[in-house]
Amino acid sequence: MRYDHAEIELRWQDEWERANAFHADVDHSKPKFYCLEMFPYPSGRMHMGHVRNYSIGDAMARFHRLMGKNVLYPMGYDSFGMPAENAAKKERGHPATVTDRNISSIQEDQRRMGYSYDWRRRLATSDVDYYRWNQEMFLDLYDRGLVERRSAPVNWCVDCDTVLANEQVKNNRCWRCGLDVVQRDMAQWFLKMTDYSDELLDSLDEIEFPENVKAMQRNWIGRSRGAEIKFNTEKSGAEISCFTTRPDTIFGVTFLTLSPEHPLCEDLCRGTEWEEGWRNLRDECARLSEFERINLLKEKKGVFLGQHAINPLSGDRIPVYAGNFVVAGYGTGAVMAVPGHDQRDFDFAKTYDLEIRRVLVEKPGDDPNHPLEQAFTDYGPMVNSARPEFDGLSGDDAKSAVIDALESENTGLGTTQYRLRDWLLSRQRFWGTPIPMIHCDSCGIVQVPREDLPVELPLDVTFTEDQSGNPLSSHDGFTNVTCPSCGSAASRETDTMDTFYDSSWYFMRFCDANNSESPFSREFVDYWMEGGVDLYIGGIEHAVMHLLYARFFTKATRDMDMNSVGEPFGRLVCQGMLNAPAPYCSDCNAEFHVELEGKECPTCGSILGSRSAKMSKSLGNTVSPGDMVERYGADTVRLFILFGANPEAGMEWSDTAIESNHRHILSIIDAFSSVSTMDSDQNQIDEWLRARGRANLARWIDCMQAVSLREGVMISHFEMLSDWQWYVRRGGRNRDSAIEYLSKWAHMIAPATPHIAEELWTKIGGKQMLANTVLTQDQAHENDSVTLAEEAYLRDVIDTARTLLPLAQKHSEKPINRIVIQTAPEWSADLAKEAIELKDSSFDFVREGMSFIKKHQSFANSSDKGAVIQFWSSITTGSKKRRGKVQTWTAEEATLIRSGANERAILESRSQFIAATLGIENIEVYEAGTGEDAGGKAKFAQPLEPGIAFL
RNA sequence: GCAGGUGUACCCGAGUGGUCAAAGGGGGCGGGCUCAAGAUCCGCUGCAUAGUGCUUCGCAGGUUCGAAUCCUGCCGCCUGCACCA
Repeated sequence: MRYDHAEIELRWQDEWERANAFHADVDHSKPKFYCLEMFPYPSGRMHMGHVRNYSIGDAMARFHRLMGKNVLYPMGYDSFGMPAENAAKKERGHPATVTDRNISSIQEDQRRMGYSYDWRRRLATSDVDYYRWNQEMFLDLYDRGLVERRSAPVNWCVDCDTVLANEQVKNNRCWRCGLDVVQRDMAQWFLKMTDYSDELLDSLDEIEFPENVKAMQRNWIGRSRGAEIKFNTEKSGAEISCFTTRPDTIFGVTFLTLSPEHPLCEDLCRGTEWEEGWRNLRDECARLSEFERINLLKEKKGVFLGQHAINPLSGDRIPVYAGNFVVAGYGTGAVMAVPGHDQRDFDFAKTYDLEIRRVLVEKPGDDPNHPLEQAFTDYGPMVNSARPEFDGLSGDDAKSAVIDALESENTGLGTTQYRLRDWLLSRQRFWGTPIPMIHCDSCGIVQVPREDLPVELPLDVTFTEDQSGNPLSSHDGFTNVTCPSCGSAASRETDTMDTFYDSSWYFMRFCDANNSESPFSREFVDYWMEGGVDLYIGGIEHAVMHLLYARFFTKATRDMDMNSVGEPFGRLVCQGMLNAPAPYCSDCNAEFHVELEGKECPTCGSILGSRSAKMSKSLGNTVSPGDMVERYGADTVRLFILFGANPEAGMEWSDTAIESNHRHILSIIDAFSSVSTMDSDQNQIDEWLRARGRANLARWIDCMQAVSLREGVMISHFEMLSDWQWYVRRGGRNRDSAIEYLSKWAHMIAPATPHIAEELWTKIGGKQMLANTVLTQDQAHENDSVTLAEEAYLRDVIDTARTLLPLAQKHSEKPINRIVIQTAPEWSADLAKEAIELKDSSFDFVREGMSFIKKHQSFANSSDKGAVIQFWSSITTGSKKRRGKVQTWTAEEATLIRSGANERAILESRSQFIAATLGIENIEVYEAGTGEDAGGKAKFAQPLEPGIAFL
């Protein structure tokens, strides 16, 4: 068959579309499967990373349809955001135009790949039909007290002209543009995600996320349990509250350190000789961003604030410092310093010559006065406590004893701190959901009344490159409103929402995408989302941001009675990186653009080698999906992607591999085509082919269920082919057997390569399109295992013979033209069978084996009793190095022995094939001892391992 | 520094304490078919060897009758977090 992939693929895409093959609706009579990919930002054309993502998802969606599930598989676009705004500036247009254009182009690419989306549910977050619900739910959240407007130091990106959430700052750089982030104080909108800190953390244990994602989220939430301890200053009596995770070191506190911005600093040192030092330190810190403070600060600096505080449990008088390493925003902004048991405090104490006190030892009985060379930071028994009743306590006992004491004396309490902050939601950008709020001089902040929703983005805005700031704020038609509460002139909020808000609930909208009354109906969401999205596939880069926001949003809407889900994603799969070779200089350890391939390193001048690196625009080592689809067809590209690596593993692009995958599809086509030359002749291999088809199908289903797509594809596209080739090689030519096998096979290749599957299915007479069939898995037949085992035995014998043949040739003067196969004598086959049966009944061969065999009839009847004993022990107990064969026979081999198979008959009936395969003219098969001992090989004859002689 | 992951043959990659010299693919080599090329098919791809032997799964130890697999300690790589109190 000529393989015109473009023609075939486009034709089947039309057929599917015409048949509405992928429409899915709520149907309680079927189990549901919700398969979802992280929806893309429509930046233009689809790239290979997308192809990988969607090829995985589509294969799983199609597989579960074959399994009879009701599959929801939608696609949409995360279409708000900066790039469209920047592009609009360049072309002096409107982001809406840019966005629509990009969506059409990426959607066209997706359709060309044959992905089986229910396109009726398509959504784009920048459509007012979508973002109006952002606004509705924002007001719901507001009513519930989950929205707050407050002034706070925020991360500002000058280039993007907007604030960023903490999660969006990586190494003090903007996650989008890479520019350094600066700190600003601004009034901003927050979602109180911290209300859910504990649940977000604790329920991680219940969901099937990859470990690294869970670790990142745990890390990000950063719960630490400890105590807040109140120290009062000696002179003014001011209270300094310190958070610590180590209350067990309370008696080792030798100074306190405040962050230089701490409001108490000024109170403490005002008008003293210490004031200037503090001011200098504070100003110096103010010039640094928080990131630099934390990460780039090598030198720990501190200044004495001129006052002392009192340790509430010991009464000790300790100096109070301001230190540049204390972060204002974490804990209370004040640290109790325990130089004996904290390395940072230890270093600080050394620099400023402060007391270092040991209050823990490593193990009971250690010398409490042994000096500390460095901080001892592990847990250990308390010593030198100002209140001796604490001595000897360690770890959690020590902590809770201290906390109890603090609480009963009202000088502190056990608390929990989180690293997680509230979600800073507002952005000073145009292309996002307007926050539905109004600022009124007399009434303050007022909600936009629900009947006035949606607040739409104006279309009459022209973007130009010299613009800065948010065009909304200079758009009078947008900003000028009357206050809904008092009716006087007021101004509309011009901040828009972070686009992560859009993606925090789109998976629920997909369940009910065309609802015009509400964001989604509870009934639909509860049906599709029960147990979460069944399979969610996307990149690891959203491990913290999107996946945390979405989890929060799902819990918040659950608590607003909008659903009963709680956790949005049941199983998360993070696809691995897609790599391709890039020029590389090993001396400089640097990668370069593919333009420099084979040239000299621009830095050091040595010749560049090559190394695999993440596909990226900057290295130019990308591959265009469009080109590949044009050359090989979508099916080949999909096969390459799925067979190249399991979903979570990294994968290498390889030109030769995709080429070979394409040839492989041609071979599959050939295999299906050969059915036309078949007839009604039956042959012993036919039953094998049927059995093999059943067994492969069962294994394939297991792999696919487990999202082991690589293994699945290996069975469906590779093993099925080589088994087919074995069938043909063995003389198989029966049309009915072939059709039975090929029918299964067509189904099995459909998830990965759906177009060619439909085509081949039709060619062998399939009626209903595969996209709409449910695959019934027939039970293995009773004889299957024996049928398969006999053939496996044949292959074993041939394999052994094949390795022996060249060795025999070396020993032979004349050309080899005869093979003699001597199967094991009957008595040994019988004993093997008995041994297996005994093993099944947990017989103890070591203790009872010998007496068993000596009483056995074979032993009594044998002329060579030594041989019987030797054989018996070799198959039952084995030797030191080799276990008894009864332990090592495969299930298949054991089945064959148990069935009492006649090896001689098995081989004899296939002897012509054996001879032909080995290229030998004459073949003889007989049981050892019933003919001449050709070549003296009878002694090698064991059950399933005949003696083979080449003559 | 902390956390998660990972290390298997020329390369990529499977691998549940014994059936493991280790699936599968790529690449390489040889052969059949062909006037020839391509496609396709068959085989080989640690060493030794007329079969059961030897050495190998990051390194070093250990548990076991038996370890790629389990334990301990190192080393390398990837990812995330980080003066977080």
